[in-house]
Amino acid sequence: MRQLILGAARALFLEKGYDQTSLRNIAEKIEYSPGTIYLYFKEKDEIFHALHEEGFRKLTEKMLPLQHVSEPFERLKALGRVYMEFALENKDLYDLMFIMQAPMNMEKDDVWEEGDKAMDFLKTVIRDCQSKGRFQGKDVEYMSFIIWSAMHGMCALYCRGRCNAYRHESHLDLLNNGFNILTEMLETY
Amino acid sequence: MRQLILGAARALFLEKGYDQTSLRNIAEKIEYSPGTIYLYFKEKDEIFHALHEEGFRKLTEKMLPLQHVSEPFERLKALGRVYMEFALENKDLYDLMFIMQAPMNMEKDDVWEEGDKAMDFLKTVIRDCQSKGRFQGKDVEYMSFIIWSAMHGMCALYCRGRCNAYRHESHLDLLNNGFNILTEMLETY
DNA sequence: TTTGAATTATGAACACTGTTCAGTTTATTT
DNA sequence: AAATAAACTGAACAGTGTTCATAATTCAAA
Repeated sequence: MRQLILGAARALFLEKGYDQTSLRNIAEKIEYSPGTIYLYFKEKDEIFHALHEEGFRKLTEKMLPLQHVSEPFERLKALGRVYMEFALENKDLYDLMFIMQAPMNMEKDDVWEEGDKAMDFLKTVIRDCQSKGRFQGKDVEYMSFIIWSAMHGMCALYCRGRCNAYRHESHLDLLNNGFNILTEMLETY
Repeated sequence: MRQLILGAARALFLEKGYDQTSLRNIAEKIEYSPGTIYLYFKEKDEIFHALHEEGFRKLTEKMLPLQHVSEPFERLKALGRVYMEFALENKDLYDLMFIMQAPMNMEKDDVWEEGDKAMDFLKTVIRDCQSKGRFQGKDVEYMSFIIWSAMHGMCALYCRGRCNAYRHESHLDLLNNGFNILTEMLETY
């Protein structure tokens, strides 16, 4: 039953967005009454949370093959590409994971298990880069934060339509070239 | 009257957020009926737009003194600091300007006049850096995009509570050190 | 001063939202 | 077949953005 609800919710969230999807829409889609959903989820946010987790599983899965890229900096670049691809291919899921306000009831930190995995992956890559002589003496926390921020910045501006500030450009071009400059900057750092 | 409404809306938006503020709240605050607001604003989004513009005016004002920083790269760094300060000091206004989904009805591009001013400022600084030998041969569009993205990324992660992914850190520390690394990276680029 | 048009404001009503819960139906166990 | 447990319903509540016929106010012309 939970899976049935999640399936419908996922379809609707990713089609019309979280806010534009009502519980009645979801209930209608699975041909149950609104009340039923509340037997399996305490509130709308809980459905959000479940999909949030699912998103992170999907992302970490996409990252798995990267472990076989032996050269650390190449792995870092590949990680960036994967992250960007994920955002482009799953715009609304990305939005849900990294932008939306909705829940983030941090008191339950078990929610972050999957998220932490992704974070750890990034930090490990950076440490591996350091052991090969890159980013010497830089704090891994701050280093990972600015790299994540740069990637997220591009993806977030894209997801929320702020790339329109660059009127004449193709947004994909913008992201690709932005990413290239970032990697060049990291290379010469 | 428009000013009266905007005043109340600004206060409520910045206090409880856009979504958590209803037209009835605004109407109540100015002691008018809900319907009255619709005589001066076509819809809730139009109030949003007005505040959006106001936000950009506030930001560009904050940027004005920077024109007196003669060294281009120093000016670029100062611009970054100003941008970050603005985001920290006006969290909800920043959110409204750069993150919120709400309107962005781009068909009316006159909305962007103030936004373009800020964008132009960034691009000009970058060009000035280039004329002093920095960022040689780099496209200003892409260069400005990745710099904006990096700054926005940090601010957006902060605004939307994703800095919590770094559990033990102070968020301010995170932003400051992230910014420092970014400027160092730009310096050695 | 009175009239009448133009402006401004109202607040009930509409269709929607997330959420609750008394009551009904269905399934399982005794 | 009866009793219990589980699943589900749908009306109801309080809230939302928005509309609109009605009413109150303003103000210039007669």
